[in-house]
Amino acid sequence: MTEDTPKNSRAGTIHQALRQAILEQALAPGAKLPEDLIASQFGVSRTLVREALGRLAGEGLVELRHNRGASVASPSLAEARDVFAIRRAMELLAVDALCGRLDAAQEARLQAHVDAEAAAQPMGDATSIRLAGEFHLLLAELTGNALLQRYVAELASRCSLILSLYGRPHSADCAVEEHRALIAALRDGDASACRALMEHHLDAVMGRALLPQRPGDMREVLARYAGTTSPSPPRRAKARSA
Amino acid sequence: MTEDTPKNSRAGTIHQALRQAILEQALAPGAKLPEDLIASQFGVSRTLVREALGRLAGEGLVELRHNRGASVASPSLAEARDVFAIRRAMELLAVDALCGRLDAAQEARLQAHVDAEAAAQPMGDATSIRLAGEFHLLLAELTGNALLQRYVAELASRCSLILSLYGRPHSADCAVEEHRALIAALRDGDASACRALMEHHLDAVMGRALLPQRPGDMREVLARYAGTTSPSPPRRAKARSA
DNA sequence: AGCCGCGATCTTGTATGCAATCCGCGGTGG
DNA sequence: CCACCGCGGATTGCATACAAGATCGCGGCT
Repeated sequence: MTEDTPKNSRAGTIHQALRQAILEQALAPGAKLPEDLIASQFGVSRTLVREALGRLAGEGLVELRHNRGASVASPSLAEARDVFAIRRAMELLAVDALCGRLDAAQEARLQAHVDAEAAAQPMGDATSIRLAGEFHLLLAELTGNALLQRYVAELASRCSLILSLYGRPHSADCAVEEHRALIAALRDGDASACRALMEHHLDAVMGRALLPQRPGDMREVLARYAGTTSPSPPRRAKARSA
Repeated sequence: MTEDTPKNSRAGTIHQALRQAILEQALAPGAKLPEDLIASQFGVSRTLVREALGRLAGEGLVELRHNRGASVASPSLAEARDVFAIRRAMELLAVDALCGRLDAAQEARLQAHVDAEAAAQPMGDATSIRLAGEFHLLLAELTGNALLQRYVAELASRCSLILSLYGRPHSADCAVEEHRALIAALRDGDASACRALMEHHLDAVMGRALLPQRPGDMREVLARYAGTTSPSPPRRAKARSA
């Protein structure tokens, strides 16, 4: 039907498991992902793990360094900006496609979803965040554009990862109310309202992430100091200045 | 630097070689891609071929059917529409990012490229088509958004494949003049002109592809007849009409 | 005492082998 | 004559085996 993940159950299983682990921060950005260990954990050979890691690398969730193995990606701020910019364009494409074209069944699915979000709100845990993200996936799905769905999924995943790196702890992510408002605008066919709502919504998320220079961004910081510093590249930078 | 193809030379080599072969229609859509044969041709083992095919599948250039091997993708018209819609959004994002922000060096690179296109025009062969496509890649690159660059590359590839399936033979692809006009608009910072030019440009390509119902689209046709036909699914469609 | 170079160990990259699955063909029965 | 069935060849899926490269710690040198 679609064209991505579930190729054959085995590699797909590992792929999805690792993906979820990364998105839930069970595997922190930068964490090493040794093939052997994963393979034994899943009871398969390295071959399948390798395939799964390759796909995750294709989605930008893991980094593959030659002869040095895989690790959970830790996107730079520049990459974050890139991802957000594209995500915005894709999600606007989705709302444009949907605006004024929601049939009853589609609207019902959206409503049901935000209801679920609202219900999960008090639990406050990862479920809430996941549902908020899946709302956007649902929008993409409703366009009927399978490729758009794939891209939005990929971009949303990367956004999740980015927020886990740079986001404020308080990321209650997407406000349920904003989702409801968007559904209303889609139903009413108010194109400019749709776009404005979606942009505002995404900007809120993005702003939460990109403003702060959290401790731990190191790579960005060091990059700006590099090239002018010590003659021999400092290998043992413990770099924990206040 | 970027984040895609050239991981390690070997698998990347095969990947690019197959990609080019597909885009040049040396390998026609639907063509079977046996691992063994490719492996022996490149002098490597099936492992690497498999990796390359996997990546190509991720880009939508080949289809992987479980236990049935890989073949060059032959996108349906619905997929074609999806791809075009997304490509348009991405390329508009690119021109928006570039409009009025071209520095001299960037403009020079663009000019040099279209000059090369013009020079290759009389040769009329695959080079011309390739250069026309690469103009769009160059635009994406100039935005400095690596992810956008990757996506545009992927989408342009798929467009190429689609045109090879559904396009009219005469596809002299992108007119050099349209490229020149776009550069001018970018330099002048005329945002709406930029968008209009790009949209017109892409619509021209898209229109060339999607209007005709060429013989050979079969899948689309059969899809509409399926579900009401024979009780046992007809297995022996040899389907090689002139 | 600190630094550099070197070997041991672990990890990854690639090839190969084996079992499972699918496709095509010939045989058989209606 | 046509449709169904079963078998052989070919091809994929996966695991394992082997080799190259990287990481880390230790001993020698300054």
